[in-house]
Amino acid sequence: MITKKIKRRGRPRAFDVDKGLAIAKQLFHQRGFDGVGVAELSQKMGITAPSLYSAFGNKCELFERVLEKYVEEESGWLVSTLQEENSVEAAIANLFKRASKVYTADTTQLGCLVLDGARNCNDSKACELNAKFRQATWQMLCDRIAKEHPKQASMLASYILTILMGLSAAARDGLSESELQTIGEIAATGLSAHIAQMT
Amino acid sequence: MITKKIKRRGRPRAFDVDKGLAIAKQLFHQRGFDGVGVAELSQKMGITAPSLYSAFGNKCELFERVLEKYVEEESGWLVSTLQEENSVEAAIANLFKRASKVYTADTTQLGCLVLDGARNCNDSKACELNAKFRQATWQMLCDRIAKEHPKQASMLASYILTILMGLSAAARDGLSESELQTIGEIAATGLSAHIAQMT
DNA sequence: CTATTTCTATATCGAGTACTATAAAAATAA
DNA sequence: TTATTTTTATAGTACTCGATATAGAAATAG
Repeated sequence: MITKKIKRRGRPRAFDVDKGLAIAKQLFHQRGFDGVGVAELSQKMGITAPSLYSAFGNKCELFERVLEKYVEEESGWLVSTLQEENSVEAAIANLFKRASKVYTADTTQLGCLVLDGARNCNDSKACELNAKFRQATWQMLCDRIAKEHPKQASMLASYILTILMGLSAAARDGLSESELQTIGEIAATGLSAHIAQMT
Repeated sequence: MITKKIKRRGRPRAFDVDKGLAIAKQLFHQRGFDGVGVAELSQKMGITAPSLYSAFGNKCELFERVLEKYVEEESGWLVSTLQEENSVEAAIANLFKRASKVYTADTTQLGCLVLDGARNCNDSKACELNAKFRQATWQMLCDRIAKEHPKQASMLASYILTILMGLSAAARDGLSESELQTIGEIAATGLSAHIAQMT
């Protein structure tokens, strides 16, 4: 990790940007973009509003930084699952199983920030940002599937993303990990049967 | 239909309550509970805010009336699909197919109001209302499935509702009817395979 | 040291939120 | 008509929203 050591003139910032981002991530994950205000954000981050704007620009750019941090820190299970040397069928079954665990791990931050962080959001920029991150996830799925089933990769990636959105919504509605797991198993069975029938 | 013809004293209401509800339904379906304000609601309904409050109580009660109207008018396909004399497998395959059509029929009102009308909503009463209607849908699914598979009815109903939430979210993200249909087919295949394997 | 830069806190901006007090207007009953 | 009742429209309540102008405090560079 390369840390910037270029001494800037003037008074240095007194708060830890990354810790602030962690708190913002927590809040946005809990209640979505519109659900958290700048007042609460700055208060929980231990800074004042002007400091927040000086450090992050505006609420939307802060959300973007949070999404980047979220993907960096919390999408490892997704990436590694797709990298495992399994068939697509096995990989996706694992994917749903791990999603079930991740989406219910913290009862204060249920589901997925990328999938549900800007649902019904009034800010169009935040919506587009979130959609961009969803699209990146779809692309990852697509690339992995294309190695085995290039013609159906697009469709199957959409299927998987749709299931993940369902699991995320269900988690936010209060379903347990084991319930999500069973749902994921059934959905994975469907994928396997569909692939088998197409080959 | 029984129309109240009891002449009340005083000036009669000048606007059509049901037409107003139809407009409110449209708006809530488009952008969710938080996404629409009382100002826009009353303006689009062609009345002033005091008239709205006099007729409906408050925004939350208006939302409840809208949800009731939505279920009355737009859940016929769901009820009738479950009443058809098919196996559960066939009924659910039809269910997903019809949901794909309904969720994408109007590009200005994508997905399902009951499933997504209060996602990430700040108003706890609106959230609970919406959850109550989701629960009623789950119960309908459960009752139908229990006729054939009583032990797994609860789990399978949760599976179906999760798939429907995924489809609704995907529709709101811009997927086409045919894409949703394919996703629904795969999900229905999973259900069939799961039921076959359990018996 | 001085000069410069940047952060900090206070206090607020204008716009938007759900909601309502007031009173005029309109339609009824008697 | 007159009295009563209810709906209207105007205007405004108190509050929250994202974002900032101002000025003082703090840390650097030279």
